Order: sequence, then structure tokens, then C-alpha cells
Amino acid sequence: MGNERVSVYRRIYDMVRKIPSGRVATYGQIASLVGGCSARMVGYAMAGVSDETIPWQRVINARGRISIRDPNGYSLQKAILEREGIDFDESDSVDLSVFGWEGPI
DNA sequence: ATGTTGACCGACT
DNA sequence: GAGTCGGCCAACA
Repeated sequence: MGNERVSVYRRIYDMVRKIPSGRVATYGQIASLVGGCSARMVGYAMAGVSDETIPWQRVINARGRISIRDPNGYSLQKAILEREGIDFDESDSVDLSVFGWEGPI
């Protein structure tokens, strides 16, 4: 408790930092864990990331697909995730039951 | 202030 | 599977 001083964005980024390499989380999952924000806010927060220490690439949508519309950003995210060991099936989707993050303990 | 646009989501057709 | 819709809410014009 007692973290109301910290902005929601900061808490979103802190939660995203907890996702281990080789795992992915969904926007809604992060929003739910952080509380007080919607999946849309998480997506918006990810879009503005410039900090190298934030593993923004490990956040994908609830269907297990990459949500970036820009083709360059899309292939960048996919490439990084594949390098981390994430598998994409023939329809470019990740099996969340295999690679989905279980959450912070 | 108002309107539009998103790296969303779930329900529906 | 593909579209559409309403709800969500910050950022921007």
C-alpha cells in the first residue's frame, strides 16, 4: 500500500519489468495486475516507451498477437521475442498457455 | 470545451 | 475465421 504517490505509468512500467525473458503478458493482464488503469492505457504507455530497461516487447494482446500496426515495429517486436525463445505459429500468434507469464508470484 | 485516434478487450453477428 | 460494436481513457488538435 501507500504507493499512490507514484504515477500509474510508473507502476505499469515497473510491472512490465517483472516479465521474465521467454515469457509474454497481455495488455489486460498488466492493467489488471497494476489496478486503476485499463488495457488501453497500458497500450498507450507502451507506445511511448523510450527507456531501454523496459521490456515493452513482452506485452502483446489477449489473442496472443502483436498489436503494433506499423510494419517496422511489428517485425522488430517479433524478432526480439523470437530471439528470447518465443514461438510464433503459422498465423503469427503466440500460445499464451505455453508462453504466457503467470504473474508476480 | 468537443471530437478523433489509438501497440485493447469482450461480446456479438 | 472476419467484421462490428460499445466501453475504456490518455493524448492531441
